[in-house]
Amino acid sequence: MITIKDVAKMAGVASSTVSCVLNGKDNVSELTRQKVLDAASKLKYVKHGAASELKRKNTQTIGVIVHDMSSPYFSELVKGIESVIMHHGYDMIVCNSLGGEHSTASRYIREKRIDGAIVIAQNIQNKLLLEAAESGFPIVVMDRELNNDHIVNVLIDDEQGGYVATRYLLDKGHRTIAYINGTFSSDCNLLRYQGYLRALHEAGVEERKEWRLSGHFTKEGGYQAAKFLIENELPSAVFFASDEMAISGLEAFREHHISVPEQVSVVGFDNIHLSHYVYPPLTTFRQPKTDAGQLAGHVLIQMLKGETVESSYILNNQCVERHSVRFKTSV
Amino acid sequence: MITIKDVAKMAGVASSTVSCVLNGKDNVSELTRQKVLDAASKLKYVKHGAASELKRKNTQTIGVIVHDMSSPYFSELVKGIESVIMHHGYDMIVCNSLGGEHSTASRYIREKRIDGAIVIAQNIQNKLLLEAAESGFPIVVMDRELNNDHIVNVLIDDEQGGYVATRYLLDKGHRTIAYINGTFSSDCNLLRYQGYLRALHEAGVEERKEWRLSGHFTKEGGYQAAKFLIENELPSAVFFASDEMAISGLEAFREHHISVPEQVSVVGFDNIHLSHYVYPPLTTFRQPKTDAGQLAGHVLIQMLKGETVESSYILNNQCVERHSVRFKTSV
DNA sequence: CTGTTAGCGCTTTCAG
DNA sequence: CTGAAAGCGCTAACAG
Repeated sequence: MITIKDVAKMAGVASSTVSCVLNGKDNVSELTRQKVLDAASKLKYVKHGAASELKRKNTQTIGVIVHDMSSPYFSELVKGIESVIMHHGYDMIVCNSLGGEHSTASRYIREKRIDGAIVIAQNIQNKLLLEAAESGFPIVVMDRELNNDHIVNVLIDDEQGGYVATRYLLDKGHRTIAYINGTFSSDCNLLRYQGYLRALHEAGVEERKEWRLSGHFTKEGGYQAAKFLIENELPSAVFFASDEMAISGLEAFREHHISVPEQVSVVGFDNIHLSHYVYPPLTTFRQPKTDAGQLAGHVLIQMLKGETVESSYILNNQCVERHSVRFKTSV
Repeated sequence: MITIKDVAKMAGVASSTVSCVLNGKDNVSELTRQKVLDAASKLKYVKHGAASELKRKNTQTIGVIVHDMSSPYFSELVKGIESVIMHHGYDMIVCNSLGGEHSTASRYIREKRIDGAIVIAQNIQNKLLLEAAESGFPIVVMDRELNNDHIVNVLIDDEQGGYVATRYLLDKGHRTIAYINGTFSSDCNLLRYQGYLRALHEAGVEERKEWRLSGHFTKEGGYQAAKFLIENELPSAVFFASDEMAISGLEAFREHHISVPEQVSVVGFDNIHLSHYVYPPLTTFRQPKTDAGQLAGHVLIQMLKGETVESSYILNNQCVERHSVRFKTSV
């Protein structure tokens, strides 16, 4: 392995001088600089990352912790993060939190192999985050509410999302609106449900327990929920807590010859790519993921620089109007 | 910061003993072991990654280098890789090659911040890979052919893909078959085209230059290509080099009231999620991505262990038959 | 079974 | 403007 010493020897200078040159310090004469650079390139010198880190105490890289890389949710977010991180001269790596305590993600956080983290991974324990953040390691959390001096939240407001989705349906004249849950235990599902409730109450509409069904955020779940509705009583509209569920709900309706939106209106949530292509094109609610990613990146960089930031940032969802909802004139 | 020395002091032993305990060496008495463990947990000791790496000369992590994290192609591949990497006790991080020379990926490879790499990123130069591999750094390349002692290829055979797709159409009785290119410069496009040619020749069918159109692997490109065919002369079948192009091609046909597969048969390539949902459901060719990812992981691990491996592994594509092709009886 | 010792490769004062 | 020297935190011989 070629080290800084080899370069120094070849250039006829001290290793410290080489270090200065390579790190762009200005206290080196142009002549020496050239000698060093020549030697380095001749020897194909590359610095050893770990050694430099050990000394410097930072890695110039930030970690994005995700729990499922293949989710489309993640990929949009990451695009936003990436653009600002790179722009500020930091590197970015993404780590999987699969395996919890023993995951790559935990290790990278614990062992300070990164300078800061952006986490979107429910299966990472608060405890780990809290402990890591204590020691001046900034973290931006995007999948839960969690605060301390070194942790800030960048969230998309699911309660607001549930509210506007329901409100949208209400404004179109619907009064019997079913809500198809995602996973019960997930925060975002719960919040959307609360938004749903708030909109209902505000409009003076009673919630009907039998119209709160579970769809587990899966295709199968969405299908079953729709089928249940069909076999019992059909509401005038149904709000699926995710597009994926909504799309298979649509399938169930079609199979049972119930036309959307004529007989039942449907809205989804997420605005996944597919929702544009199904029949009828699905009206849904878009989360500003790229924006959220960019914001998260910015905030983390600011924290890294020691600037003060808010402890929480909340973004709103936007309606993407397509053709799965009809205006219901009162009978 | 809590170091190994602090733990040693508290436990009343030497720091080397602490190191042994923490690294699971067996030459420590149970009593000392306990004392050390207690002290470590009391002090919330965590090892400093960089220091350990510096000494040990390896990181126990392998890097997956991709050029676009949001591509669905990548996400399936990565799932395969991940499962075997984790299984063997290595960590996995994914790095973006955006920015070429200055990308996170290049840095991680050059500075040996990872023990080996799996690359699927056309914008990483061969030179970088070749140089890194020289110094006993194993690399599995999945997006090109590139070999040396420490680089092996795991590829999906695009030539075979182009061949079977064309052959499929030929077997269904089609004799006039257009080929819609992806990006001209990309290997996979070229190879698919060569496969197309081979199948044609084998069947004694002449290639017609005007039926080789460029679609750039984009939606827009697919649409334009289809439109061009419509406005000039319609072949009996068209082979789009990607599903994305094929799907917008389908759109173009629909808009011009040309029914698929009655008037023209269509096949795509990739088997993306969407292709199942469009109308008519698209017949396409599936690349065994998860398998390829797993294989790549295995091979890399073997190389890391110093075992000998083949220099190249090639996987085949499989037909996913749906409804966009009809059997053409000769007139 | 335990402790001493000698670095890994790099950066950074601090004198020359 | 340049170089010598002192470690960063950890590991791996090697003695005791």
